Amino acid sequence: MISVDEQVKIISKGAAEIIEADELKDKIEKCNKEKRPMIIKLGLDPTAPDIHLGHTVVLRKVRQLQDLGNKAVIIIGDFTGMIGDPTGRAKSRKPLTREQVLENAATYTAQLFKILDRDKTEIRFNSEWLSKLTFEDVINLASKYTVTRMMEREDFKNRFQSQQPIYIHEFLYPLMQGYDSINIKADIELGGTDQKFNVLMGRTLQKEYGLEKQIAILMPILEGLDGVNKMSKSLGNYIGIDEDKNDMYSKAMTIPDNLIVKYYELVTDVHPDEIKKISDELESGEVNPRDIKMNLAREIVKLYHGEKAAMEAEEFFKTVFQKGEIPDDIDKVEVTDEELNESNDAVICVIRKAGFSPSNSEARRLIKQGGVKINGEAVSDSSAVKLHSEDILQVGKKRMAKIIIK
RNA sequence: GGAUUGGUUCCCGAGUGGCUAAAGGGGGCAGACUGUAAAUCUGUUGGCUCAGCCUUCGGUGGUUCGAAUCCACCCCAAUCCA
Repeated sequence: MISVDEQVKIISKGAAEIIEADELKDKIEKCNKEKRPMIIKLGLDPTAPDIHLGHTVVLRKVRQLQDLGNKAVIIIGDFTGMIGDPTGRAKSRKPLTREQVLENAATYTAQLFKILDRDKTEIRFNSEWLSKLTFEDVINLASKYTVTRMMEREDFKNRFQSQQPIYIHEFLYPLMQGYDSINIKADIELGGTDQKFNVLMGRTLQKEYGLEKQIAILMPILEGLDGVNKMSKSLGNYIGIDEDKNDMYSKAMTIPDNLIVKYYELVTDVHPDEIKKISDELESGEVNPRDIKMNLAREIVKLYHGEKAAMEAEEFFKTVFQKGEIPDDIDKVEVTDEELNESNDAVICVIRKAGFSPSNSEARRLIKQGGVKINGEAVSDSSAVKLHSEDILQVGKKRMAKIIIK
């Protein structure tokens, strides 16, 4: 049995903040005495069904807690999702249908178990209890918190100051999330630091309803590939855990140098001592950060595709991007003779067909700027180009495909 | 309900009758340089059958040879008053 102090140490590792750290120890001891696992709550938004590395920061922490014998309760925020969170101005997000929510949840859970321990995980939908609340219940819930305190939240405060709309029901979201904690009797709630307000709401409400307060464990937010914004699907700066090994590897190579250590800490299993060493090496300037990043990329691919795939992805990367060669197994674009003849410009036709440009105008622009290559040759006059089957089309540095004429 | 301000292209934001597909910045994309990093420089950033044409400035209708710009009504937001 791992000692309580040791457990606290493991749980605290990597966390940005624990509220209250002192209570954590008591909680563990209490659960030990009662011979029950702690209930670890994690809420997930059903709108974005693809799990990326950003999510894994928190998910991996859940896994650690599971490995210490605790039980995870994943709450899919389907109730919220169906109402449609209007964050971000007048364009209220279109509400998801029941079917969409269920569909998303299915994809979600399938991916979830790449990280979590299935046997120690329970998946719940919060519509289960939230949809049953009466208006009276809601009023009662709403009376537990004040508008003034609500306005302390960064998000609301900013919107209020910049004269942007805040809807009443947006005030209800934190309350609902807090109510989830009451319902499942959470001992610990996990979340990113951006969830601080919501997670703390759980504590406040639990107390109001005469329950023991949950511990908030807040994990750092992982910046995406751009190095600035939080990793998110909508910003396109993410690495999805279901992604192809080559994409995963090459995407990992584009993270800014200053995030290398953070990525090691938050999304890999590399031992802290090892990370310390890497960090020192980087600082000393003895090693090319690129090589360290390649190691990082390999570690990441390894987690989701295995050791062998990681090596293959590295080979692919070296071939394509370091040597500038074209690999054998690239995507194919199929076009028919007919399609080529019908279009005014065969090159543009193929670019469109490959999905490398959303419009002919943009394709034309790409050609004009020298961003389009056929068999490694930049296209300057697309009308002069004669395409053959097996020709290689490249757009920019990253997009390439083999043309198959049928 | 009343008064006031505002709604512009991916975002912010200029534009108040023709020179406006619409300044400037951000972001994106492409090129150079590189380590597919960062920084920097250059170009580009509505669509099309592309030296031309078509569609955009909250919505609808109107004035005008001509409207993002003027008028009417409507919708949305913010501020103050109730």
